[in-house]
Amino acid sequence: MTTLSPDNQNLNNIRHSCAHLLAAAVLELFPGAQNAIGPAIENGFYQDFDFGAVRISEEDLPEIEKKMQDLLQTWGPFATKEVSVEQARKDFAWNKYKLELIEEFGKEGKKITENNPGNFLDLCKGGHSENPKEELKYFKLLSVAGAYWRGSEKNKMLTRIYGTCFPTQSQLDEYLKMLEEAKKRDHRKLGQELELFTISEEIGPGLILWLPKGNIIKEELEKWAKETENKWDYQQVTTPHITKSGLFYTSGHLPYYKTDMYPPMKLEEGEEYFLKPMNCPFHHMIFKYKPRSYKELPLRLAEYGSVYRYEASGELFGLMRVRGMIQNDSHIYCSGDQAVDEFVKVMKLHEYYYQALGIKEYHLELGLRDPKKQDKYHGDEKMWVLAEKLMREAVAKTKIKMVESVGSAAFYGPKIDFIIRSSVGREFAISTNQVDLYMGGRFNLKYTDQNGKDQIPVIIHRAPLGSHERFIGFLIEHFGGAFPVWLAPVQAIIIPITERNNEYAKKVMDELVGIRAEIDSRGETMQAKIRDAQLQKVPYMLIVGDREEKENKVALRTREGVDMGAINMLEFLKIMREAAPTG
RNA sequence: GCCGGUGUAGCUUAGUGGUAAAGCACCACUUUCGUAAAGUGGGGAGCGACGGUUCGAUCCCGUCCACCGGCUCCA
Repeated sequence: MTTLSPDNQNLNNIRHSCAHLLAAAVLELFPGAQNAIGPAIENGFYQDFDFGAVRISEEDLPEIEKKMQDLLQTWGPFATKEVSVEQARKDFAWNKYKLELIEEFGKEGKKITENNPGNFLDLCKGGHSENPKEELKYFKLLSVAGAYWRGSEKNKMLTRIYGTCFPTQSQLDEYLKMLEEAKKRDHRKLGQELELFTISEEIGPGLILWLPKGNIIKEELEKWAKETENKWDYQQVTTPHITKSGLFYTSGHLPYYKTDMYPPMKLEEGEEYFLKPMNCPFHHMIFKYKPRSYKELPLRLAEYGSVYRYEASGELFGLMRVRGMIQNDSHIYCSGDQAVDEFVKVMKLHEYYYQALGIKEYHLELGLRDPKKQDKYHGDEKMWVLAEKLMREAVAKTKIKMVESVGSAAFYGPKIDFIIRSSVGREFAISTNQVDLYMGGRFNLKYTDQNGKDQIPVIIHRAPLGSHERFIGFLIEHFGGAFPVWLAPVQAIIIPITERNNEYAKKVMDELVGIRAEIDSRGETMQAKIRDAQLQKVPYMLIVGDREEKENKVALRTREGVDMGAINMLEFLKIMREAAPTG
């Protein structure tokens, strides 16, 4: 947990109190309902309810909001008092969720506290507004969703109402405006408007079709990544999309992790083939195909590898959560002594990429084992402790912020995810990295050391650009569709002012060698063509009319709407040359 | 997978128990224009799919599919 500043604490108190207000309003409007929990969250609060047989939808929110405003007028400070288990049982006899909590707290010997700011008694640990009548005024209910009681799918699904609350009207308005802005930058919306990708119902959910313009982004990104990896001493390999099932028994993914894999194809008798959900074992086979010497290490094998994962249908989300993806994957085989340095290099590579793309807000998340679910993990204790130590040591050598997350480890070792935040505030895990002390042994990988002895290599897994799908989805939102020139599907569009100028436009086009340019020779007005180019977020518009034709120039306009005046082609080509990712 | 919502031309949306409307896009013609939408005309959907109710369903009911908001999961 991050520590809260006093300001945050105050905001959380207000929001938490607002959740109580919501519960009070709902219970009055829907007498049979029972409220469960209602905490403050990053951007607001929620409150879970069991509505019994009643169904509510977002259409009910305005009425609930109104009731909240009415009740608020009668509310005073939250008077919190400690009560006995017996008293609490009596007070909440009508609410089975509160009763469950009371029993649990009783057993754990926790203090049980109740509070009542007006006409609504609730079970709550505290942390509230001192002056609800003033402080809770500026709230808004946002959405209705389902949520399992206590987060477990084995339990009943409750109805969750999300809302937010701010100390002032202007802050609330600003937040709501930000949500609107976020909608405009949504990669699914921009992906359609800019013709970047589509998903076909006939082909299947979660399977991306890259359209010509989106494919340019994908190819440019891949080209950059491969050039960079080659500079950093990686070697590119290519491996198949399918494999015999044995490979995944060796890795330990089967039979326990079968649910996320597409069902196998039964080919020859007794032989099952799987679509690969990850590239690792394929690279291991390349490591293994001949005896390896310590002199070859670190051996860095890289591939933009296609993998398929049968994600739950309700989880699919545009480009961010898909069933088929192309990963910027690599496995580094090294000695134990090299592991920390190599992992530091991997961190540096991430920093290089993110800096080049202007991604400033990111942090690491260290995924650790959940001690309550020991059966989920393979490998011995020593291995886990060492892997964690090596990764922590490497991260300490960089200055990247790290948070810890219990229960997020892979089954074969702890992992470190890069979490990046888009300009509209959404967070994504974009890259998973590991120091893997487990798979080398599983796959019987070895190299000969200086003393002629066999050693098991340490394997570092890394994917700084994640998958094309998720990374480009993120970039669409990060840039709001206005890609930097080197990634822009169309870099320049030539706009002849009248049909008279079409011939000259072609001449200009011929000079744009190596530049992704188009001519808009439609019989539209210049204004209309400019508008369309703006909406497509084309970085440069080259407007050519009689004047430019006479002077052998182009009038340059940027997508920011700035008229740069007439320049000659050499000047424009110079601008374009400076637009490389590292420039 | 689970809870709730949605599904009408390429896109955005209107609409009705009696075989569907508009804007943008597209096509044609006119216009030849100086930095974010010229004008006129035209073609295009049988209303996600399948069943049921009904004299008749895009509209009502059921099942399925897809999508959206979440939850759970996430190698």
